[in-house]
Amino acid sequence: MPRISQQHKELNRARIVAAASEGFRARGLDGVGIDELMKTAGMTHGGFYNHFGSKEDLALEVLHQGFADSLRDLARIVEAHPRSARAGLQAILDTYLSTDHRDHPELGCASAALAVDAARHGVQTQTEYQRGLDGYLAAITDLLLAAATQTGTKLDLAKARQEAIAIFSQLVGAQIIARAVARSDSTLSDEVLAATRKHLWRA
Amino acid sequence: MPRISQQHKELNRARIVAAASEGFRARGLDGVGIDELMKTAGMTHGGFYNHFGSKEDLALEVLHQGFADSLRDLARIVEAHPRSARAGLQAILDTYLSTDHRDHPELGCASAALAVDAARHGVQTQTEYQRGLDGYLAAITDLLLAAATQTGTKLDLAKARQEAIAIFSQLVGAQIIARAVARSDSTLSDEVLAATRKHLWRA
DNA sequence: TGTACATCAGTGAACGCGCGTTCACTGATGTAC
DNA sequence: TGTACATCAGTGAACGCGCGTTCACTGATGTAC
Repeated sequence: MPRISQQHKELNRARIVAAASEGFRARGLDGVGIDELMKTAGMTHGGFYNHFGSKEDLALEVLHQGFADSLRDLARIVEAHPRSARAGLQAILDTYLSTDHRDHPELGCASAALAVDAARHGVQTQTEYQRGLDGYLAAITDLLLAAATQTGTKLDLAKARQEAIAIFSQLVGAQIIARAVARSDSTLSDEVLAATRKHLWRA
Repeated sequence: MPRISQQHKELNRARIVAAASEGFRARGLDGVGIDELMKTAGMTHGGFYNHFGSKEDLALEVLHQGFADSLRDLARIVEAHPRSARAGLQAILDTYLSTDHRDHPELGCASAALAVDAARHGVQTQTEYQRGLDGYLAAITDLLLAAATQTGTKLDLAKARQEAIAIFSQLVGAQIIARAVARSDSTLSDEVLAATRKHLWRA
Protein backbone atom coordinates (compact mmCIF):
# COMPACT_ATOMS: atom_id res chain seq x y z
CA MET A 1 0.00 0.00 0.00
CA PRO A 2 2.58 2.65 0.94
CA ARG A 3 3.63 5.23 0.07
CA ILE A 4 0.89 7.71 0.96
CA SER A 5 0.28 11.32 -0.22
CA GLN A 6 1.65 14.21 1.81
CA GLN A 7 -1.73 15.41 2.99
CA HIS A 8 -2.62 11.89 3.93
CA LYS A 9 0.55 11.77 5.98
CA GLU A 10 -0.42 14.93 7.83
CA LEU A 11 -3.84 13.46 8.50
CA ASN A 12 -2.24 10.33 9.91
CA ARG A 13 -0.02 12.42 12.11
CA ALA A 14 -3.04 14.29 13.42
CA ARG A 15 -4.71 10.95 14.13
CA ILE A 16 -1.73 9.84 16.23
CA VAL A 17 -1.78 13.07 18.22
CA ALA A 18 -5.53 12.75 18.76
CA ALA A 19 -5.21 9.17 19.96
CA ALA A 20 -2.34 10.11 22.26
CA SER A 21 -4.17 13.15 23.54
CA GLU A 22 -7.05 11.01 24.77
CA GLY A 23 -4.94 8.07 25.86
CA PHE A 24 -2.40 10.10 27.82
CA ARG A 25 -5.03 12.14 29.62
CA ALA A 26 -7.01 9.04 30.55
CA ARG A 27 -4.17 6.80 31.64
CA GLY A 28 -1.03 8.91 31.87
CA LEU A 29 2.04 9.41 29.72
CA ASP A 30 3.42 6.03 30.74
CA GLY A 31 0.05 4.31 30.78
CA VAL A 32 -0.41 3.88 27.04
CA GLY A 33 2.00 2.27 24.62
CA ILE A 34 2.91 3.29 21.11
CA ASP A 35 1.49 0.06 19.74
CA GLU A 36 -1.94 0.85 21.15
CA LEU A 37 -1.82 4.48 20.05
CA MET A 38 -0.92 3.55 16.50
CA LYS A 39 -3.64 0.90 16.42
CA THR A 40 -6.18 3.49 17.58
CA ALA A 41 -4.93 5.81 14.87
CA GLY A 42 -5.47 3.04 12.33
CA MET A 43 -1.88 2.03 11.64
CA THR A 44 0.77 -0.39 12.80
CA HIS A 45 3.38 0.64 15.36
CA GLY A 46 6.42 0.74 13.06
CA GLY A 47 5.39 3.91 11.26
CA PHE A 48 5.40 5.97 14.42
CA TYR A 49 8.97 7.13 13.94
CA ASN A 50 8.16 8.67 10.56
CA HIS A 51 6.24 11.28 12.56
CA PHE A 52 8.03 11.65 15.89
CA GLY A 53 11.60 11.21 17.07
CA SER A 54 10.51 9.55 20.28
CA LYS A 55 7.53 8.98 22.56
CA GLU A 56 8.74 11.93 24.63
CA ASP A 57 8.41 14.22 21.58
CA LEU A 58 4.83 13.10 21.13
CA ALA A 59 4.12 13.79 24.80
CA LEU A 60 5.43 17.33 24.42
CA GLU A 61 3.21 17.95 21.40
CA VAL A 62 0.18 16.49 23.16
CA LEU A 63 0.79 18.70 26.18
CA HIS A 64 1.22 21.77 23.98
CA GLN A 65 -1.88 21.11 21.93
CA GLY A 66 -3.92 20.02 24.95
CA PHE A 67 -3.35 23.33 26.70
CA ALA A 68 -4.07 25.27 23.53
CA ASP A 69 -7.36 23.40 23.10
CA SER A 70 -8.35 23.99 26.71
CA LEU A 71 -7.58 27.69 26.43
CA ARG A 72 -9.73 27.85 23.31
CA ASP A 73 -12.59 26.13 25.15
CA LEU A 74 -12.19 28.63 27.94
CA ALA A 75 -12.30 31.58 25.54
CA ARG A 76 -15.43 30.16 23.94
CA ILE A 77 -17.23 30.03 27.29
CA VAL A 78 -16.22 33.62 28.04
CA GLU A 79 -17.49 34.78 24.66
CA ALA A 80 -20.84 33.15 25.37
CA HIS A 81 -21.29 35.69 28.17
CA PRO A 82 -20.32 38.97 26.50
CA ARG A 83 -22.15 41.18 28.98
CA SER A 84 -20.77 39.83 32.23
CA ALA A 85 -17.28 38.60 32.97
CA ARG A 86 -18.59 37.34 36.28
CA ALA A 87 -21.15 35.13 34.54
CA GLY A 88 -18.43 33.85 32.22
CA LEU A 89 -16.22 32.98 35.15
CA GLN A 90 -19.06 31.18 36.87
CA ALA A 91 -19.79 29.20 33.72
CA ILE A 92 -16.13 28.15 33.60
CA LEU A 93 -16.20 26.99 37.22
CA ASP A 94 -19.41 25.03 36.66
CA THR A 95 -18.08 23.35 33.54
CA TYR A 96 -14.77 22.51 35.18
CA LEU A 97 -16.38 21.09 38.30
CA SER A 98 -19.06 19.11 36.47
CA THR A 99 -19.41 15.35 36.86
CA ASP A 100 -19.12 15.21 33.09
CA HIS A 101 -15.60 16.62 33.25
CA ARG A 102 -14.76 14.18 36.04
CA ASP A 103 -16.01 11.20 34.06
CA HIS A 104 -14.19 12.14 30.87
CA PRO A 105 -10.60 13.08 31.69
CA GLU A 106 -9.65 12.03 28.15
CA LEU A 107 -11.56 15.05 26.83
CA GLY A 108 -10.88 17.37 29.74
CA CYS A 109 -8.30 19.72 31.19
CA ALA A 110 -4.74 18.71 30.44
CA SER A 111 -3.57 20.34 33.64
CA ALA A 112 -5.69 18.16 35.92
CA ALA A 113 -4.98 15.01 33.96
CA LEU A 114 -1.23 15.40 33.41
CA ALA A 115 0.11 17.56 36.26
CA VAL A 116 1.46 14.60 38.21
CA ASP A 117 2.98 13.10 35.07
CA ALA A 118 4.70 16.40 34.38
CA ALA A 119 6.11 16.42 37.91
CA ARG A 120 7.57 12.95 37.38
CA HIS A 121 9.01 13.61 33.92
CA GLY A 122 11.88 15.65 32.58
CA VAL A 123 12.44 19.39 32.45
CA GLN A 124 11.15 19.64 28.88
CA THR A 125 7.79 18.20 29.89
CA GLN A 126 7.63 20.53 32.86
CA THR A 127 8.47 23.51 30.64
CA GLU A 128 5.61 22.66 28.29
CA TYR A 129 3.29 22.26 31.26
CA GLN A 130 4.46 25.56 32.68
CA ARG A 131 3.68 27.43 29.45
CA GLY A 132 0.19 26.01 29.49
CA LEU A 133 -0.26 26.94 33.13
CA ASP A 134 0.91 30.50 32.44
CA GLY A 135 -1.74 30.83 29.76
CA TYR A 136 -4.44 29.52 32.04
CA LEU A 137 -3.52 31.84 34.89
CA ALA A 138 -3.33 34.84 32.58
CA ALA A 139 -6.79 34.10 31.21
CA ILE A 140 -8.35 33.77 34.66
CA THR A 141 -6.55 36.88 35.91
CA ASP A 142 -7.93 38.90 32.99
CA LEU A 143 -11.40 37.59 33.67
CA LEU A 144 -11.18 38.54 37.34
CA LEU A 145 -9.99 42.05 36.44
CA ALA A 146 -12.79 42.45 33.90
CA ALA A 147 -15.35 41.26 36.43
CA ALA A 148 -14.02 43.74 39.02
CA THR A 149 -14.19 46.62 36.56
CA GLN A 150 -17.74 45.73 35.57
CA THR A 151 -18.95 45.53 39.15
CA GLY A 152 -17.01 48.62 40.21
CA THR A 153 -14.82 46.72 42.68
CA LYS A 154 -11.19 47.63 43.19
CA LEU A 155 -8.73 44.90 42.32
CA ASP A 156 -5.07 45.34 41.46
CA LEU A 157 -3.17 43.02 39.14
CA ALA A 158 -1.13 41.31 41.87
CA LYS A 159 -4.18 40.45 43.89
CA ALA A 160 -6.08 39.27 40.82
CA ARG A 161 -3.25 36.94 39.89
CA GLN A 162 -3.09 35.62 43.44
CA GLU A 163 -6.80 34.97 43.30
CA ALA A 164 -6.46 33.26 39.91
CA ILE A 165 -3.82 30.90 41.29
CA ALA A 166 -5.97 30.06 44.29
CA ILE A 167 -9.02 29.39 42.12
CA PHE A 168 -7.12 27.25 39.65
CA SER A 169 -5.47 25.23 42.43
CA GLN A 170 -8.89 24.52 43.82
CA LEU A 171 -10.29 23.47 40.45
CA VAL A 172 -7.43 21.10 39.73
CA GLY A 173 -7.32 19.70 43.26
CA ALA A 174 -11.06 19.09 43.47
CA GLN A 175 -11.16 17.37 40.10
CA ILE A 176 -8.19 15.13 40.93
CA ILE A 177 -9.67 14.13 44.29
CA ALA A 178 -13.12 13.58 42.79
CA ARG A 179 -11.59 11.30 40.15
CA ALA A 180 -9.58 9.39 42.75
CA VAL A 181 -12.75 8.18 44.51
CA ALA A 182 -15.14 8.17 41.55
CA ARG A 183 -15.36 4.40 41.29
CA SER A 184 -15.19 3.58 45.02
CA ASP A 185 -17.60 6.19 46.36
CA SER A 186 -19.45 8.26 43.80
CA THR A 187 -21.38 10.07 46.55
CA LEU A 188 -18.19 11.40 48.12
CA SER A 189 -16.90 12.23 44.64
CA ASP A 190 -20.02 14.24 43.85
CA GLU A 191 -19.82 15.93 47.23
CA VAL A 192 -16.26 17.12 46.59
CA LEU A 193 -17.28 18.76 43.32
CA ALA A 194 -20.45 20.28 44.79
CA ALA A 195 -18.70 21.64 47.88
CA THR A 196 -15.95 23.23 45.80
CA ARG A 197 -18.51 24.77 43.49
CA LYS A 198 -20.44 26.29 46.40
CA HIS A 199 -17.26 27.51 48.03
CA LEU A 200 -16.13 29.29 44.88
CA TRP A 201 -19.53 30.83 44.23
CA ARG A 202 -19.24 32.68 47.50
CA ALA A 203 -16.21 34.60 46.21
CA MET B 1 21.89 -17.54 55.17
CA PRO B 2 18.16 -18.24 55.31
CA ARG B 3 16.04 -18.99 57.20
CA ILE B 4 15.59 -15.88 59.35
CA SER B 5 13.89 -15.41 62.73
CA GLN B 6 10.25 -14.33 62.86
CA GLN B 7 10.97 -10.89 64.24
CA HIS B 8 13.64 -10.42 61.60
CA LYS B 9 11.03 -11.30 59.01
CA GLU B 10 8.68 -8.63 60.35
CA LEU B 11 11.51 -6.14 60.26
CA ASN B 12 12.22 -7.02 56.64
CA ARG B 13 8.55 -6.62 55.80
CA ALA B 14 8.56 -3.18 57.39
CA ARG B 15 11.63 -2.31 55.33
CA ILE B 16 9.82 -3.25 52.13
CA VAL B 17 6.82 -1.12 53.06
CA ALA B 18 9.09 1.80 53.95
CA ALA B 19 10.94 1.57 50.64
CA ALA B 20 7.67 1.32 48.72
CA SER B 21 6.15 4.17 50.67
CA GLU B 22 8.89 6.52 49.55
CA GLY B 23 9.27 5.08 46.07
CA PHE B 24 5.58 5.10 45.23
CA ARG B 25 5.03 8.63 46.48
CA ALA B 26 8.03 9.93 44.57
CA ARG B 27 7.47 8.14 41.28
CA GLY B 28 4.02 6.59 41.35
CA LEU B 29 2.66 3.10 41.87
CA ASP B 30 3.83 2.03 38.41
CA GLY B 31 7.03 4.03 38.51
CA VAL B 32 9.04 1.74 40.77
CA GLY B 33 9.65 -1.96 40.28
CA ILE B 34 9.76 -4.75 42.85
CA ASP B 35 13.40 -5.40 42.07
CA GLU B 36 14.35 -1.85 43.04
CA LEU B 37 12.16 -1.83 46.14
CA MET B 38 13.64 -5.10 47.40
CA LYS B 39 17.15 -3.85 46.70
CA THR B 40 16.43 -0.67 48.69
CA ALA B 41 15.09 -2.85 51.50
CA GLY B 42 18.34 -4.81 51.43
CA MET B 43 17.16 -8.03 49.81
CA THR B 44 16.81 -9.68 46.42
CA HIS B 45 13.54 -9.55 44.51
CA GLY B 46 12.53 -13.20 44.86
CA GLY B 47 11.62 -12.97 48.52
CA PHE B 48 8.96 -10.37 47.92
CA TYR B 49 6.18 -12.93 47.65
CA ASN B 50 6.90 -14.28 51.12
CA HIS B 51 5.44 -10.97 52.33
CA PHE B 52 2.83 -9.90 49.80
CA GLY B 53 0.54 -11.72 47.41
CA SER B 54 1.14 -9.17 44.67
CA LYS B 55 2.44 -5.68 44.00
CA GLU B 56 -1.15 -4.46 44.20
CA ASP B 57 -1.39 -5.75 47.79
CA LEU B 58 1.71 -3.80 48.71
CA ALA B 59 0.26 -0.68 47.12
CA LEU B 60 -2.88 -1.03 49.24
CA GLU B 61 -0.83 -1.35 52.42
CA VAL B 62 1.34 1.62 51.48
CA LEU B 63 -1.74 3.73 50.84
CA HIS B 64 -3.30 2.66 54.12
CA GLN B 65 -0.19 3.29 56.16
CA GLY B 66 0.63 6.51 54.31
CA PHE B 67 -2.70 8.07 55.21
CA ALA B 68 -2.42 6.86 58.80
CA ASP B 69 1.03 8.46 59.08
CA SER B 70 -0.17 11.72 57.57
CA LEU B 71 -3.12 11.86 59.95
CA ARG B 72 -0.76 11.30 62.86
CA ASP B 73 1.46 14.16 61.64
CA LEU B 74 -1.62 16.33 61.41
CA ALA B 75 -2.70 15.46 64.95
CA ARG B 76 0.79 16.27 66.21
CA ILE B 77 0.68 19.75 64.69
CA VAL B 78 -2.75 20.37 66.24
CA GLU B 79 -1.49 19.26 69.66
CA ALA B 80 1.38 21.71 69.38
CA HIS B 81 -1.20 24.50 69.49
CA PRO B 82 -3.44 23.44 72.39
CA ARG B 83 -4.86 26.91 73.03
CA SER B 84 -5.99 27.84 69.54
CA ALA B 85 -7.51 25.57 66.90
CA ARG B 86 -7.09 28.45 64.48
CA ALA B 87 -3.36 28.56 65.07
CA GLY B 88 -3.20 24.79 64.61
CA LEU B 89 -5.03 25.03 61.32
CA GLN B 90 -2.72 27.76 60.13
CA ALA B 91 0.31 25.69 61.06
CA ILE B 92 -1.10 22.80 59.02
CA LEU B 93 -1.63 25.02 55.99
CA ASP B 94 1.89 26.45 56.26
CA THR B 95 3.46 23.03 56.58
CA TYR B 96 1.44 21.60 53.72
CA LEU B 97 2.20 24.51 51.41
CA SER B 98 5.90 24.70 52.26
CA THR B 99 8.60 24.35 49.61
CA ASP B 100 9.99 21.58 51.77
CA HIS B 101 6.83 19.54 51.28
CA ARG B 102 6.95 20.26 47.55
CA ASP B 103 10.56 19.13 47.26
CA HIS B 104 10.03 15.91 49.21
CA PRO B 105 6.92 14.15 47.95
CA GLU B 106 8.43 10.86 49.11
CA LEU B 107 7.97 12.00 52.72
CA GLY B 108 4.81 14.03 52.18
CA CYS B 109 1.06 13.74 51.86
CA ALA B 110 -0.07 10.49 50.28
CA SER B 111 -3.14 12.19 48.90
CA ALA B 112 -1.24 14.72 46.83
CA ALA B 113 1.31 12.17 45.65
CA LEU B 114 -0.99 9.27 44.83
CA ALA B 115 -4.41 10.74 43.98
CA VAL B 116 -3.90 10.43 40.23
CA ASP B 117 -2.53 6.89 40.62
CA ALA B 118 -5.63 5.98 42.61
CA ALA B 119 -7.84 7.36 39.85
CA ARG B 120 -6.09 5.19 37.29
CA HIS B 121 -6.07 2.01 39.35
CA GLY B 122 -8.71 -0.47 40.47
CA VAL B 123 -11.61 -0.07 42.85
CA GLN B 124 -9.66 -1.51 45.79
CA THR B 125 -7.02 1.20 45.45
CA GLN B 126 -9.70 3.85 45.22
CA THR B 127 -11.43 2.45 48.31
CA GLU B 128 -8.22 2.68 50.31
CA TYR B 129 -7.69 6.23 49.07
CA GLN B 130 -11.27 7.12 49.93
CA ARG B 131 -10.86 5.93 53.53
CA GLY B 132 -7.79 8.09 53.91
CA LEU B 133 -9.57 11.05 52.40
CA ASP B 134 -12.51 10.59 54.79
CA GLY B 135 -10.12 10.72 57.72
CA TYR B 136 -8.45 13.85 56.43
CA LEU B 137 -11.74 15.66 55.84
CA ALA B 138 -13.08 14.65 59.26
CA ALA B 139 -9.95 15.99 60.96
CA ILE B 140 -10.11 19.33 59.15
CA THR B 141 -13.85 19.63 59.76
CA ASP B 142 -13.33 19.11 63.50
CA LEU B 143 -10.60 21.69 63.52
CA LEU B 144 -12.81 24.24 61.76
CA LEU B 145 -15.63 23.60 64.23
CA ALA B 146 -13.25 23.95 67.17
CA ALA B 147 -11.87 27.19 65.77
CA ALA B 148 -15.38 28.57 65.27
CA THR B 149 -16.37 27.70 68.82
CA GLN B 150 -13.24 29.32 70.23
CA THR B 151 -13.75 32.55 68.29
CA GLY B 152 -17.49 32.61 68.96
CA THR B 153 -18.40 32.28 65.26
CA LYS B 154 -21.43 30.28 64.18
CA LEU B 155 -20.65 27.33 61.94
CA ASP B 156 -22.82 24.29 61.39
CA LEU B 157 -21.44 20.86 60.56
CA ALA B 158 -22.52 20.85 56.91
CA LYS B 159 -20.84 24.17 56.23
CA ALA B 160 -17.70 23.16 58.10
CA ARG B 161 -17.39 20.02 56.02
CA GLN B 162 -17.94 21.99 52.83
CA GLU B 163 -15.19 24.35 53.92
CA ALA B 164 -12.91 21.43 54.78
CA ILE B 165 -13.35 19.96 51.30
CA ALA B 166 -12.63 23.31 49.68
CA ILE B 167 -9.50 23.82 51.75
CA PHE B 168 -8.18 20.35 51.15
CA SER B 169 -8.83 20.60 47.39
CA GLN B 170 -6.81 23.77 47.36
CA LEU B 171 -3.93 22.24 49.32
CA VAL B 172 -3.71 19.20 47.07
CA GLY B 173 -4.16 21.19 43.85
CA ALA B 174 -1.57 23.81 44.76
CA GLN B 175 1.00 21.22 45.76
CA ILE B 176 0.47 19.17 42.58
CA ILE B 177 0.76 22.25 40.37
CA ALA B 178 3.79 23.52 42.27
CA ARG B 179 5.50 20.16 41.81
CA ALA B 180 4.62 20.06 38.11
CA VAL B 181 6.69 23.18 37.40
CA ALA B 182 9.27 22.88 40.18
CA ARG B 183 12.15 21.99 37.89
CA SER B 184 11.20 24.18 34.93
CA ASP B 185 10.28 27.39 36.75
CA SER B 186 10.92 27.44 40.48
CA THR B 187 9.75 31.07 40.71
CA LEU B 188 6.31 30.17 39.39
CA SER B 189 6.30 27.12 41.63
CA ASP B 190 7.06 29.23 44.70
CA GLU B 191 4.45 31.76 43.62
CA VAL B 192 1.73 29.10 43.46
CA LEU B 193 2.46 27.99 47.02
CA ALA B 194 2.71 31.55 48.34
CA ALA B 195 -0.48 32.73 46.63
CA THR B 196 -2.44 29.78 47.95
CA ARG B 197 -1.09 30.36 51.44
CA LYS B 198 -2.12 34.03 51.37
CA HIS B 199 -5.50 33.18 49.93
CA LEU B 200 -6.20 30.67 52.68
CA TRP B 201 -4.99 32.96 55.43
CA ARG B 202 -7.73 35.39 54.53
CA ALA B 203 -10.41 32.82 55.44
C1' DT C 1 18.44 -30.27 78.07
C1' DG C 2 19.58 -32.57 73.79
C1' DT C 3 18.59 -34.46 69.30
C1' DA C 4 16.19 -35.14 64.88
C1' DC C 5 13.34 -33.22 61.68
C1' DA C 6 9.97 -30.14 59.46
C1' DT C 7 9.41 -25.41 58.18
C1' DC C 8 10.03 -21.53 55.46
C1' DA C 9 12.55 -16.65 54.48
C1' DG C 10 15.72 -15.31 51.39
C1' DT C 11 18.46 -16.46 46.94
C1' DG C 12 19.03 -16.14 42.13
C1' DA C 13 17.84 -18.13 37.74
C1' DA C 14 14.02 -18.37 34.79
C1' DC C 15 9.18 -17.51 32.80
C1' DG C 16 6.21 -14.82 29.60
C1' DC C 17 4.98 -10.36 28.42
C1' DG C 18 4.81 -5.61 26.85
C1' DC C 19 7.53 -1.82 26.21
C1' DG C 20 10.26 1.78 23.05
C1' DT C 21 12.91 1.53 19.20
C1' DT C 22 15.17 -0.29 14.81
C1' DC C 23 15.19 -2.07 10.27
C1' DA C 24 14.72 -4.44 5.67
C1' DC C 25 11.11 -4.34 2.69
C1' DT C 26 6.95 -2.57 -0.24
C1' DG C 27 4.96 0.08 -3.63
C1' DA C 28 2.42 4.35 -4.40
C1' DT C 29 3.81 9.17 -4.65
C1' DG C 30 6.57 12.95 -6.12
C1' DT C 31 10.00 14.63 -9.39
C1' DA C 32 13.36 15.27 -13.12
C1' DC C 33 13.77 15.02 -17.87
C1' DT D 1 2.27 15.17 -21.63
C1' DG D 2 4.73 10.95 -20.89
C1' DT D 3 8.35 8.18 -18.95
C1' DA D 4 11.95 6.67 -15.70
C1' DC D 5 13.54 6.90 -11.31
C1' DA D 6 14.24 8.46 -6.52
C1' DT D 7 11.75 9.09 -2.35
C1' DC D 8 9.70 7.71 1.75
C1' DA D 9 5.12 6.41 4.68
C1' DG D 10 3.47 2.40 6.31
C1' DT D 11 4.33 -2.78 7.31
C1' DG D 12 5.61 -6.35 10.33
C1' DA D 13 9.42 -8.94 12.22
C1' DA D 14 13.03 -8.29 15.38
C1' DC D 15 16.06 -6.03 19.06
C1' DG D 16 17.20 -5.46 24.03
C1' DC D 17 15.25 -4.40 28.24
C1' DG D 18 12.63 -4.27 32.51
C1' DC D 19 8.60 -5.72 34.41
C1' DG D 20 5.65 -8.94 37.79
C1' DT D 21 5.72 -13.46 39.03
C1' DT D 22 7.32 -18.42 39.72
C1' DC D 23 10.30 -21.92 41.40
C1' DA D 24 14.02 -25.23 42.88
C1' DC D 25 17.26 -24.69 46.21
C1' DT D 26 19.64 -23.35 50.86
C1' DG D 27 20.28 -23.62 55.53
C1' DA D 28 19.11 -21.36 59.88
C1' DT D 29 15.00 -21.38 62.71
C1' DG D 30 11.29 -23.46 65.13
C1' DT D 31 9.34 -27.69 67.03
C1' DA D 32 8.35 -32.40 68.52
C1' DC D 33 10.13 -35.92 71.23
